[in-house]
Amino acid sequence: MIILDYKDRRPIYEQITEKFQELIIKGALKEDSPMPSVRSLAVELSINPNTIQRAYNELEREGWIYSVRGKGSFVSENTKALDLKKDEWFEDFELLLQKALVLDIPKKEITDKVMMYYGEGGI
Amino acid sequence: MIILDYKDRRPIYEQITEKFQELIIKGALKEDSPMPSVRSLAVELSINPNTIQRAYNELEREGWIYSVRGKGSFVSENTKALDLKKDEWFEDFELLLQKALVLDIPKKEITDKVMMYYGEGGI
Amino acid sequence: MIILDYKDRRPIYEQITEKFQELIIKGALKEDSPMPSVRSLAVELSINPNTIQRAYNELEREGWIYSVRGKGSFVSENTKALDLKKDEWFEDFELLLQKALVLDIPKKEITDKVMMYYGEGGI
Amino acid sequence: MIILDYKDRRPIYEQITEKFQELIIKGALKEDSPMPSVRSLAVELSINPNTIQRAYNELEREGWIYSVRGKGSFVSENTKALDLKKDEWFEDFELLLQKALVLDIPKKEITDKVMMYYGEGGI
DNA sequence: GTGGTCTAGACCACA
DNA sequence: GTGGTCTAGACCACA
Repeated sequence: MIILDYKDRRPIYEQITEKFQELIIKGALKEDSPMPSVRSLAVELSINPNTIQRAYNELEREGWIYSVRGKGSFVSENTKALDLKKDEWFEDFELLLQKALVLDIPKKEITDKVMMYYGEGGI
Repeated sequence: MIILDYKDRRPIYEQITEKFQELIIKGALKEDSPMPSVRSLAVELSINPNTIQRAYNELEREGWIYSVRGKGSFVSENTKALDLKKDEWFEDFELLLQKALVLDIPKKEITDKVMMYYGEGGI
Repeated sequence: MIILDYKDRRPIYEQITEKFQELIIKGALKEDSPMPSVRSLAVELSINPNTIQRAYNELEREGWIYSVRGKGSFVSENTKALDLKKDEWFEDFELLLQKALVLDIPKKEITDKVMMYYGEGGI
Repeated sequence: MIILDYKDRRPIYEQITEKFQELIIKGALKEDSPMPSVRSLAVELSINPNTIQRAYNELEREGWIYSVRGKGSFVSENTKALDLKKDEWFEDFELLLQKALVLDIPKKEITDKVMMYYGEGGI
């Protein structure tokens, strides 16, 4: 379910948070369903429980999950966290568009790329 | 000419390389014109010469500048380096588009943003 | 009668004690009336009887209820417990007022908030 | 400057973040002035550097300080973080006022306490 | 068993 | 030297 990439420059805890965000967004993990326990996931991924703990802390802080001491961690209602994530996306996109202007990349190359990913028609 | 932002998360040497790339792309620094000396720039920015050296090494490695022993560093013909930079840009853009699909961001919101930066008409 | 909030950061047993204190203060549970049995409440709330037991122990320790071996737990005369609770409240309030001074929060904003909750006139 | 209270129920890292927030709010630590290094503070307080690190991470996340790799941590412009802190204060205060209504604490006792801390006149 | 905190100590990127 | 990440392992509160 979760595969770590040690060659990735991003820290492991960040790879884990991202992966879970994706699973929640895609609906693979539904509201109030239990997250794997810190310890079991640590064993499964062969990494230290502290690293999982840190990832879960991040997810909780951003509103993706909630933790119940003695019971485990569970998926939250995710609309707020998702909105935050989308806002971040647009910030990143604007930075990239500024760079595109500096690099003099033609508009058409950009919109073509968008069409490649989204298809010509539709929304 | 160059302003460092210590609050920026990126390392100083990276801020410097980026800034010079921008100056070269914009034509502010022309082919074969001399780069500021490592020492003078270190003094000007009040930072460690090692950090400037690292930035210059990076720029040379990517083909933006070339160094002549005993004379200093000079701006290269920049087409190759610029192409590399554009390739990198498209890699970043593709990663972002993948994320957009996951986040279910509508195509229209993306193209609208592009229009905001590039204008409706033209290229 | 009692609804647990697993997303609440406070432990379950504390939510339960608080809720019973509230019911006793409001007069919903009168002096010498029986508390629900540990087992029945555990079943009703679908939680571990240990957790209920811990909450009842807490309530007994603070003088809200008393237990009779073989018969169950009953609501005490609650004046002492209520006074303790009020003392705690004022301790919390003083801590908050100290913080308010540090944060430089204007007196008027505080008294306005009090009026919002208590109304302008009266006691 | 910083005294830890091991009898305090709050974790050490939280005591540290609170203390620094206070020092920044009071102006004892001014914008862009350096924070003690993670290691030196760990030695001074005889605790593990990881615990300091965690406190500094919190402070950075909330906008009180910014960290520059290889240089150290520095105090940020603190208006945003302060506003957040005030918002939190009012949330706590509203919770307390709700409890006050349940406990039937007279309005006068509350406003009297406010006067004790703020004085009768002024703002 | 489950999450939360903390210590001791290592290694890395960066200045 | 400075912050950032991670491991190994301990102990606590809680269910």
